[in-house]
Amino acid sequence: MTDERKEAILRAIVEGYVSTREPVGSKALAQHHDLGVSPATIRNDMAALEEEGLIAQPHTSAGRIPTDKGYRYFVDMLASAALQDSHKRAISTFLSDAVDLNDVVERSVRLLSQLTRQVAVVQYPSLRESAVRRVELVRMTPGRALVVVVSADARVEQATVAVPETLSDEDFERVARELNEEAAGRTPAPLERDLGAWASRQGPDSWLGDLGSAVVGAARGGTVERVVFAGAGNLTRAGSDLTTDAVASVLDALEEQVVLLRLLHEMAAEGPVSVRIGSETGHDALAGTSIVAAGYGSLDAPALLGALGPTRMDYPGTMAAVRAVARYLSKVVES
Amino acid sequence: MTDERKEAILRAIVEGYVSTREPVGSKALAQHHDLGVSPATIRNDMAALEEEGLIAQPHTSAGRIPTDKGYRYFVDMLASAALQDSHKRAISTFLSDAVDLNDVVERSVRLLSQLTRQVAVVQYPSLRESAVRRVELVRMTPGRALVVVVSADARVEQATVAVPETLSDEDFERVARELNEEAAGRTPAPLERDLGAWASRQGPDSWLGDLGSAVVGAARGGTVERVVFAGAGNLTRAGSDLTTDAVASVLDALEEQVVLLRLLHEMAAEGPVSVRIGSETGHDALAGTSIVAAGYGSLDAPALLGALGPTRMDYPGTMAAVRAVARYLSKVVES
DNA sequence: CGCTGGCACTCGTGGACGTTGAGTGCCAAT
DNA sequence: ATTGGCACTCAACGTCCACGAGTGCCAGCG
Repeated sequence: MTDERKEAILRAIVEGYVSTREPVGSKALAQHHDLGVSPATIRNDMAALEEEGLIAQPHTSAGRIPTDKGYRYFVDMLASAALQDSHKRAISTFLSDAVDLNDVVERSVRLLSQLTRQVAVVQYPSLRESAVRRVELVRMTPGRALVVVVSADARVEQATVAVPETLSDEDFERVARELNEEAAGRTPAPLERDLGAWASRQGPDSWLGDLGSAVVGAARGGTVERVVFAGAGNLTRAGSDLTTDAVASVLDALEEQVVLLRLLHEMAAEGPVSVRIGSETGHDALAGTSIVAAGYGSLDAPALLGALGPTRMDYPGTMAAVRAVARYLSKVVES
Repeated sequence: MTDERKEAILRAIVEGYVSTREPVGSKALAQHHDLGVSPATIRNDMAALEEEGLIAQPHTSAGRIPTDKGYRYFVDMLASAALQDSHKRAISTFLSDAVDLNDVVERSVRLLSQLTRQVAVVQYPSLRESAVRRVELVRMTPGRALVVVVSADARVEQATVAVPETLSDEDFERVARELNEEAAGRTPAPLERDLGAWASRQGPDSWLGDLGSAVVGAARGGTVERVVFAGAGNLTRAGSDLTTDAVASVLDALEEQVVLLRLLHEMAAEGPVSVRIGSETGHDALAGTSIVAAGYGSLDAPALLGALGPTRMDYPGTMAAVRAVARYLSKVVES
């Protein structure tokens, strides 16, 4: 496109439509954004923009509204908006006194939904491989034991394993002690090797093998990937232009997780803040909605967080809020 | 009211309105529900029902629709509907292969939302007080330790406590050992007393007191009360007659938990299946919606589960589904 | 006394129709 | 390349009217 004025016009159309929800016409445009040209000139440019598929008119004799492609162009030419001060304060106060990971995630998603006035989604941090700190073995019933693995990054994972009912408590204690000596300080990869060797050294008892795998599994992360969301009410609140059916399918998608997770994975690779607009999401259920997402946590395996709302959203503001919360959350999680 | 025919008329109005979403008039009523009387008679009865506040007309020349009070009367005179066979099958297959408590709750809420086509809510089972099985203390950083409490019923709770940075590792180990001896096998009540005594016996170090409270707290349940929901999409799906604003405030209430939890607590005392209709919920945010709830788990301290939807809902069916899932879930949780 | 048929009345719904005004595209003039 | 002018389009809005579903009331009947 590369035309100074046409870009300004597109920007004005996007901003106008986002804030008023009304198609914007050449006249109003000329009046409120002193572009130094007459409505007629603007009309010419608008015709060109429409030709390029960046804007469209809902019906003849109406103003123009941005297409998905138009929003995309707008987002791409966006420099970056500063986050409001009040928001900055909100972030620190909101997240500062969280007590554990669950709490952090919960607070983050609430906060983000309030800042953006959209549905916020936060993916649980991808669990890093980390060394085992301690393994606890507790016999719950004669045939069943609980194994608790505490990892170096303060995660606590649990699993249950079958135990031969005939095993004496002394032997059980001995196994627990040895297991701990074997596992402490190891990361999952060597752990898997060493526990295998250890199990076979002990004899052909299959339960020791199961026990080993349980420990390795717990060390590897255990919990499945998932994302939590908040602010679902924002989808239907006045100002949203989604139909009730659209809202329903978005809510379904949020609950189903799998669609959303895949989408977030795709977006992870796309730089600091990634935006998917309308059809770009590639899912019918998300037609009419956009997602703004950013990674947080470790750079090599980031988890994502983002905001989801109607395509007609305040992209600059949403992007700023998402970026800010992601940045802050990184600090909290990394430490 | 106590009038055979008037009750039949009320029932017919409720059923008609629920299934068609249209106000029902005297004529259609006389035709489809052979009551053996003419429309004129029905009109007289309807006038009486309106007088009693059980039905109302949206506007002068329209049929009647039930009021909240009318639904209430209808629900109260309901015998009980049998659950469809297909639903019974769904319940067993859906819940049979759940692996842990989280999984059970997750599956239940999904299942219930599908059976009822409403928003399903399931409260996490109230955690019974049980003895401490083992306490693990792991020093994560010089100033911070992770305490993991394993209870006799195989729950694993965790918390973090501050540790004096100057404390030597030997002393830390000693504290951990003593704490374990002190706590093992105790239920929360004596535990609280004994740990208090133990802490002051050790000296005026405040961190030992904090540590003790952390252990007691973890033993008591630790996790806060919460309810999960599913099927939010059903609120907005075609057929619901809630305004978008109403949907928004319901979704907010669901996320806020506190309102919902209080309501569920109130309903716990009201027999096997409890129903709150419209304004009966006592919360403006839930105007226009009804809740059908039932307790599950231990009889003395049941957790609740239920379905939430527009007042114009299929009460017999919803009540049957809620009751059935509650019953089945009780079996799973109790075992 | 309860039930019924008849009748006048109300009022929301939906279609037809004209008006208004915002907005456009095009073109000739600068 | 930009602009003012002009004819044209079309959704939105209001009015009007006919329709019909549904009601309340009343007099008559078993």
